This record gives sequence, structure tokens and C-alpha cells, in this order.
Amino acid sequence: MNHKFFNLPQERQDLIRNSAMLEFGEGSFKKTSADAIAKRAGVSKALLFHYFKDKRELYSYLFQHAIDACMEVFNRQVERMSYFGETDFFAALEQGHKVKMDMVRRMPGLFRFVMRAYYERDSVLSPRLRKKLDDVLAQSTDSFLARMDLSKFKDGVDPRQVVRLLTLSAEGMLAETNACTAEEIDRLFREYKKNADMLRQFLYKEEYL
Amino acid sequence: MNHKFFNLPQERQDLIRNSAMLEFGEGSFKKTSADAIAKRAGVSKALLFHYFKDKRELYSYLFQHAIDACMEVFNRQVERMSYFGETDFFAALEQGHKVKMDMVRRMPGLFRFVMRAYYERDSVLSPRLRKKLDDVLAQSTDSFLARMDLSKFKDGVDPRQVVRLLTLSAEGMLAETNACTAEEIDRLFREYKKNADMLRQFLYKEEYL
DNA sequence: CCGCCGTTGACCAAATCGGTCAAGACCCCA
DNA sequence: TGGGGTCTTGACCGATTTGGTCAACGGCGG
Repeated sequence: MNHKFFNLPQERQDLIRNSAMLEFGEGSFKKTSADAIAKRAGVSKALLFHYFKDKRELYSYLFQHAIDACMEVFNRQVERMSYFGETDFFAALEQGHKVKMDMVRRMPGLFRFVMRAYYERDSVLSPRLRKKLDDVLAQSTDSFLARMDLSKFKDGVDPRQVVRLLTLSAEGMLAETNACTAEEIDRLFREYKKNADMLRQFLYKEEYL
Repeated sequence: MNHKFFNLPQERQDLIRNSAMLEFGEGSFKKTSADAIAKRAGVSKALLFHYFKDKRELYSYLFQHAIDACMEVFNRQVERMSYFGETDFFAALEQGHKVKMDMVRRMPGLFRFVMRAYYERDSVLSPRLRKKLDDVLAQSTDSFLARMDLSKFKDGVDPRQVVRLLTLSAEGMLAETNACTAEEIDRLFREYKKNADMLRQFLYKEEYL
């Protein structure tokens, strides 16, 4: 790819990346046209092919960038949690989810794009990139749980399952919305918090409420 | 549409409908080609246009049929629950979810197709059909809750929220899988049941465990 | 032998595809 | 004023795909 792309003002890079991710997120690699991406971004198709030699190259770059962005946000979050010494499961989870929503706000197409890219049938992604994502996902839950004080849960509760349930519900919410306006995201976050609060109320021992 | 379509053997109708729904479920109306549908079904494109005058007509018919299928399954389920007099929230919900999974098995593309169709930006669907789906969804939860014995829940539990949380998790599971093999569906169902069991264990009063 | 019915491959004009290219618009430095 | 460099574009290319048509095929009951 043409490295002059990084000389563009940050907002313009974001504009192009977000448009591309949103467009790629709506359909398969083949069905997504460079024209549509350019139109959504409000630039000419020629400009895209000026910075990226291929549709493929643009695609790989986006995936790479998406994972890096996730990783960076994730690491920053871990750092912050270590700094404040937060050990409460639900408090930390809420913090994490808030960060995730901020990411959705800044890069509305990211998650759908990553998911679609991961399950793309034509192998347009190198196995190396695929593995990179696998590693990120596998580590995150484990390292999260390791830092939490799980003794607050009633006997018989599987904290990993709680994480999974809340994550699933978040994915479900994300799946059933299409517009990613600020209010929409706030609504999602409120619903998520309501669910988390319910679980907290009934899964924590009484002395921790 | 050409009504001779209904003279076809049921399996052939299913084959065509399922192929079309799967294909339409993968992308927008515009991006989905009649050719791809025909190829997936293993029939000629000419045959499709023999039974349906348009891509649009095929689309509308599919949506209509999908809603009707949901309604019929739903009504049958209500009937059966009335017959057996089931009033336990989680038992009924599990039954309902099992039925839903059976439907996924028989019509793998249905839910994704309906969701995509509902949020399709180009208004290819008549508002009448849209409204029909809204009515189905609104009624189902209400009439379900009305029949259940909600006194088994601990004080402070909102049963509607429990339904919503479990529905969301199911949607999330459905969103993160792409293959709809029998084993895959079983796996989904097992995970759903595990979550439901957890909620039951901690949201029901002790005397009902 | 006919006529009917489900089915098809070949075909069409039109649109869309990924990608190229020469040139415009704007800047700073001389 | 005149370059030279950078960002950006409209017009254009051949190739592919699009939705949709049509004449004809095979099989089957009468």
C-alpha cells in the first residue's frame, strides 16, 4: 500500500477506513464494490486505488488495523484497571463495555466487519491474521477473570458463563440494530447495564450488595 | 406469481425457498443475484422466473411465507401449551426455544432473512408486511407472559427482562455462527439451556427449585 | 401420435465490476 | 511569474454480471 495514506489528516483516514469497514460489513468481499466504498466516503474511486493497489490490499489492511485498534484499547483498559486496582467483576465489566461502546462510536463498522471477515468463505484473509484474532479473543476473558475477586459470587455461579451470557446479549443487541447513532449506542449501553445489574443483584452474595 | 409453484412436491418448494432465503440473508436485496439463488438450489435461473415474475415478487413472497410459517409454529405452540396447562416460565421457554431450533433446522435461512428484510434500506417491502411482523413480535411475549406463573420468581425480578436477555443471547449465538448443521444447532441449544438453567437457579424462589 | 408440463441452455441489452490514466486544483518555494 | 510536488478527480477501459426472455427439450398420460 501507499504509505502516504498515513500522511493524511487523521479524520480523513478515519473517514475512509470507516466507510470501507461499514461497506465490507454489509456483504461478502466479492459483493462489496470499491465504488460503493468511495461513494460512502465521498471520495473518488481513483483515490482509493491511489492509496491501496487492490481491493484485497485495502481489505487486509482494514482487518490488520481493526485488530490492532482492538488490542490497543484492550491493553489500555487492562493498564487502567491495574492502576486503579479494580477487582469487582461487574464494575470492571461495565467499564470494559463502556470502552467498547466508545470504540463503536468512533469506528461504527468495526465489529461487524471483523466478524464478517473472520467467517468469509473465500480465503481472502491470511491464516496469520486469523490466528492473531483468535489469540486476542482467547486471552481477553482469561486475563480478565484472573484479576477479578470471584469470591463475591454465590456458590455455584460460573463467572465465565456470566461473561459469556452478557457478551452474547451484547452481540445480539448489536446484531439487531443497524444504525450506529450516538443515541442508539446509549440505548444499547443502558440495556446492557440493566441486564448486568439484574445479574449482579441475584448472583452476588447478599453481603456484597 | 405463478400458482403452479404450489403443485410442486413440498421438498422442492422447500429447496427453492430455503436457497432463496439463505442467499437473500447474506446480502441486501440488490446485491443478491437470481443466478446465485438458482445455483444454490441446483435449478436453472429460468425456472425461478417461470414461477416468480420478478426478483421483487420472489422476495415479497418469501417474506410473507416466512411470517406465516412463524405464526403457524407460534400458534401451534400456544395451543400445545394450553393443552398441557404448562405454567412454568422456564419449562415453557425451553419448549419454545426447542421449537424455534426445529424451525431453524427445517428453514436454516429464515431468521437471518427476516431480519435483513426488515432492516432493508431500499423499501422493497410493503409497509403492510412490515407491520405484520411487528404485530407478531409484540403479541408473542405478552401472550407468553400472561400464561405463566410469575409468582415463582424472587421479588424484584422482571420476567420480561429475563425473556429479553435470553432472546438476546440466542440472537447473539445465531449471529456468531454461520453454518446451520444439525450438530451446530444442538450446540446452540445446549448453551441456551445452560444459561436458562443458571437464571432459573438464581431467580426462582428456593421453594420452587 | 398428441398435448401438456416442468425444465433448461443460450441469449440479450444494460448495468456494474476492478482498475488505469492523464490532467485539474492547490500549495510552497524560488 | 513559473515551476514542482501533492492530493484529487472525471472519464474511460475491457471484462464480468445483471435481471429477464424465449424457443425448445424430455417425459408422461391419453
